[in-house]
Amino acid sequence: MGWQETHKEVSKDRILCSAAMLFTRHGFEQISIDQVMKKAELTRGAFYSHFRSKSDLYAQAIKKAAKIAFKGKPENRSQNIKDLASYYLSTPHRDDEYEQGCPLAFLVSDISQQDKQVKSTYTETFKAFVAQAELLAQNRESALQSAVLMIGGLAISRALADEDFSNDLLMACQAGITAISKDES
Amino acid sequence: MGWQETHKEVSKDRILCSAAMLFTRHGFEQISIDQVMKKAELTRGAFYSHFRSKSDLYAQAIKKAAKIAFKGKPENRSQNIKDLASYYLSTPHRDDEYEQGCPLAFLVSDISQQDKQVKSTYTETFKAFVAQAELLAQNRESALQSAVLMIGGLAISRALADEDFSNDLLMACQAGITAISKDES
DNA sequence: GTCTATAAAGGGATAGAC
DNA sequence: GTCTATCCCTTTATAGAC
Repeated sequence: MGWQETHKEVSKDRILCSAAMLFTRHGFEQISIDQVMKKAELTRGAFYSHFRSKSDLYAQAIKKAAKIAFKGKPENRSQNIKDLASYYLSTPHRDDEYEQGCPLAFLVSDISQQDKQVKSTYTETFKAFVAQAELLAQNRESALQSAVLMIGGLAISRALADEDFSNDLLMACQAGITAISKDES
Repeated sequence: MGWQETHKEVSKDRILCSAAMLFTRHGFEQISIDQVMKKAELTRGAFYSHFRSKSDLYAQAIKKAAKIAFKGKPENRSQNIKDLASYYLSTPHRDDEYEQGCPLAFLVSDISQQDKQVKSTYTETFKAFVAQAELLAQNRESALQSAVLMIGGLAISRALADEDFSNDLLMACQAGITAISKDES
């Protein structure tokens, strides 16, 4: 087992990678199954051999997107939360120039409109994010606050039409995380 | 002028109020023009006498939603940012039990997928929110941080399937805002 | 498992009567 | 300005051949 993936597993993974990228970038409703399958170089009909519904795909795609986004670059394996924040709250991340943006920020208000399976996946992913922050922060509370400043700050920055203002917001969130981490002396 | 609105203005306002509520609650793609018009007690055909497109309606509805949400209750006209935060980061607001939820939080990642007109309206609204926070906070930077903790915190709390955890998050954000406000002494 | 073809439903936008 | 009716397109999901 595991020495080689079956054909089916390869196909499913291709669909998931395609969906992770497209959903994160454009949202659930904007992306059709057809688009996902085209990017995965398959046709519509093959979809339902792998997933029960589009919503089922969404839940699994979020998990996949998070896995790819968090694996990240070496820079992301930060020793301190300040480095993590400057990687996360950056203009390339906001402008979707990373290979895979963070679904926690890109999809946050999309998720609240979805079914419980999707929300549960998001919740799991968010908890993992907070746990990672907790290793670098003083305590659980400042880890939660830092997570909100990162995810919320990035999400809002992506909705703003004023680039200078958006940049200011990203910097203020970074400063906030630094301040929170120093609070407890 | 202004002693009485024309019939057209009344109809348009009814459509806007309907759209503000439905879009904020369910998002742009989930709501059809038909649903908006039904709630406004009109029919589909009348829609295009008031708006050029669904997207045009969205931009105007966001502004309307913000106006209604910020008018708010007396409690919302807070003397300090701590009171504002406890009103904003509350379980009734998260659970959409206010008359009108705040579109800045409910729609944040929806907006980043929309056209420039919609983003500009969101930007304007967010700037007004920050300006309000700035009156109560120490300075511009802590106003930005507090705004992110409120809007981001509420948005994330709405995406979580674990209610206890969601409650913890709301409380942590309130504590963060209090801490930031006390920082500068 | 993957393909083509199609069913079945919904939604944005327009036309024309009143 | 508001109504009914309709065009036209997209989308999810299924059926059946290979």
